[in-house]
Amino acid sequence: MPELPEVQTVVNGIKSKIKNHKVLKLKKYINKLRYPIQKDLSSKVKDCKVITVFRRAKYIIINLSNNKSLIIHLGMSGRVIIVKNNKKIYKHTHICIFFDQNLVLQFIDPRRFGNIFVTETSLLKNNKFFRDLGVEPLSGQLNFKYLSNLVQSKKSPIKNIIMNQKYIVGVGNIYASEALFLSGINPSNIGNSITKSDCIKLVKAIKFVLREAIKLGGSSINDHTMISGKMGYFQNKLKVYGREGLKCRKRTCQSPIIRIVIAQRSTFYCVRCQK
DNA sequence: CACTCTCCCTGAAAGC
DNA sequence: TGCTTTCAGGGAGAGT
Repeated sequence: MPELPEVQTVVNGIKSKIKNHKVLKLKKYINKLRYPIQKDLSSKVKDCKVITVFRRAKYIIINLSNNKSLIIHLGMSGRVIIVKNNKKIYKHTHICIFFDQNLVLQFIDPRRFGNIFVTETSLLKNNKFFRDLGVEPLSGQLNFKYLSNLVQSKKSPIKNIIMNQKYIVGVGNIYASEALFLSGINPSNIGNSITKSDCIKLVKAIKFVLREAIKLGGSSINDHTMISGKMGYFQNKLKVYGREGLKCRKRTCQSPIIRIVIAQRSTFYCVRCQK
């Protein structure tokens, strides 16, 4: 579930709390999330210090002092919280990482679509989960030239293209619908039919919607709560996602928002504003 | 190669 | 009220 803004919010939240702290031990309460969990996960992180915490695509990367990186993907329902003294272990807490000063990182994931593993930091870019990742949408790598060149040869709907992590990372089902609304593009439009001016608008819209969501601490829905345990506020700003039947928020429009399914995913848009 | 479909899992919400 | 069905934000791997 969590898309780029939610993952970035988690990173921002845990970074200052665990940076320079030492891992005392790691405990797992389950052997498999989306994939089997490495048997020696604990020994790979034990006694190491956290050097940096950052995000790549929808992955949280924790670089350690032994030249290894701990990678966490939240899947659909994953959460990470940092607690003091570990008084409460939640029903779906699958991993606890114990740091010095009684700090504990809990990885909570009801649906168990998450992923956690350790790899040599130097091997990360060649790792199978990382080697095919596309450009970071908030970097200069996502620009008009990149997008227009990308869509030119594509025969799939524009929504699929911008959600495909091979091309652009971090954009998931919510922000894809939102960015397409902001740029006035129908999500079903085929890549090679997207005009130059649409590309300019779409690049701007993707960056805008992701930045706004990060500012508001990610848009959490249902069970996804922020690092502090507080929900994000961007969900109140959603223009189309989850608003089937409600009026388009563009003042001059007011048409009902439509829900369709593209590639087995709910897609929301305004028939009048998005051509 | 490009693209679509299925499936992993639990729980919330809707339907009856 | 309670039981059953539907649906959920990701994405790898199989299938076309």
